[in-house]
Amino acid sequence: MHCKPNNLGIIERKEREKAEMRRRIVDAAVEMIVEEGYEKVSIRNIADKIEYSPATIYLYYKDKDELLYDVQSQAFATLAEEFREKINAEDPFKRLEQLAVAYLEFSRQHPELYDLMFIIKAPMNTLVEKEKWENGDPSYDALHGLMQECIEKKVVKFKDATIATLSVWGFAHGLISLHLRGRCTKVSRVPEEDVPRVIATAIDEYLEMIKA
Amino acid sequence: MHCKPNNLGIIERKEREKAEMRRRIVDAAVEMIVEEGYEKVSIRNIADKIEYSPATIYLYYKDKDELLYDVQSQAFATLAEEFREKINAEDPFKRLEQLAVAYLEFSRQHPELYDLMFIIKAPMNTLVEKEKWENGDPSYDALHGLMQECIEKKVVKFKDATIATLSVWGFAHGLISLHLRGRCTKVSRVPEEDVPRVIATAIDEYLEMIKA
DNA sequence: CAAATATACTGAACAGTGTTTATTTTCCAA
DNA sequence: TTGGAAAATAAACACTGTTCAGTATATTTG
Repeated sequence: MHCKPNNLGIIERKEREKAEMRRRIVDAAVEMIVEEGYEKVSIRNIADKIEYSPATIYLYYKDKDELLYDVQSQAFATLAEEFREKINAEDPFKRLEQLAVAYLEFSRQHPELYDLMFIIKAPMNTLVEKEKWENGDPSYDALHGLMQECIEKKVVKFKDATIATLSVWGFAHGLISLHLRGRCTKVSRVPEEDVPRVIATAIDEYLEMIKA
Repeated sequence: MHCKPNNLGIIERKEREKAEMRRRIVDAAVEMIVEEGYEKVSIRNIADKIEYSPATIYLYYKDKDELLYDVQSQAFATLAEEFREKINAEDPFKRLEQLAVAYLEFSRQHPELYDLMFIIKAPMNTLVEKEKWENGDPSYDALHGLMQECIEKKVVKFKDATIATLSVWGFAHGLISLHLRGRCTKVSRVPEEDVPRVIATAIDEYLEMIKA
């Protein structure tokens, strides 16, 4: 039979401890993904790192995908921080340029996190039992709001904010992910070491092109 | 000691049989990837399908990545075929539009192959001991040549063919891969069923935008 | 405080993966 | 027919995610 503890302080502490444990697990996973790469992140390795048995992790996450969803959430938090720091112009178009630079820089500084956020399938499997992608939504909404403002002030050529948002995001993501997954490498006429600069230039040119 | 067979017909047959075996392996893998998805493709499953032991596959491929590289090659062959069928206009810009439509359609009809060609890491690991990505190069070159022609005839705004190529490819790939990896789904203001149409529209608008 | 119970944790196993090695089977040449 | 090379494999290794029976630790109740 279910027996609730009388003392409410204890049940609160239990919840706090549960949250702390989840945090320990996610922190360990983030650290591993950043320092050793996504492929090294296994349930057993995480368990070793936090000094628990692998089975224990399944008391806090129903599967690895759900754990990775929380890691992704953490990654989006650091991206949001970057955005807050680096997007501060008055002019909406200038803010769009700042956003593009910050996004590109983030992908360079945290390629493995970028992968988890925008490429790897696993964390999105948990979305089937959610109605929204809470992790990505704030960033998407930020860009959407910015594009809407750009459209209203007629500083871009777009008419529809959704198409504008997906276009800008897609353009940057396309180049970044092709590079990240090695598709720009060893292709004719693109010297390996030039790729990053070409990507930056392409994004610059694109932003010039959509300018009204 | 090494003993070459005197009869040259036999050594030829051996090579033919070796090639046939590699073809059987790749065909089985392609079939599995198309019918059951990339995740179902394992050495053991392939071995079962062609009725050989798993270890036998390692007599023809040094590892799974090398095998997947050949599967990728097969996928690029079918894409090239699509291109040959659907790109036939005189006007280079019209050809560019035809290419974009064919590329987008391919990604819809063969999402798992698209994944292997442009997103999945594995097959690219074999590139470390190659000097060129022979699989992707012809398609890349086709687009590069087309962009160069468009620039020469001044039907696009681009100045540099490499940046033009990466921009067009990146734009399409960005939208397609975000969609394929579930990043457009369950994001604010983008109704699930509208995504494909929005992507097509965005590509159309982009092509209009780069038109000189 | 002691007994009963609920919670937290883990060892061991299951089913799967890519890959290697020693062994056996098949094939060809002398 | 026999010696030896070539081809195929069974079995193992080291991993993976995940589950479950059993143990240890708290907490509540008599």
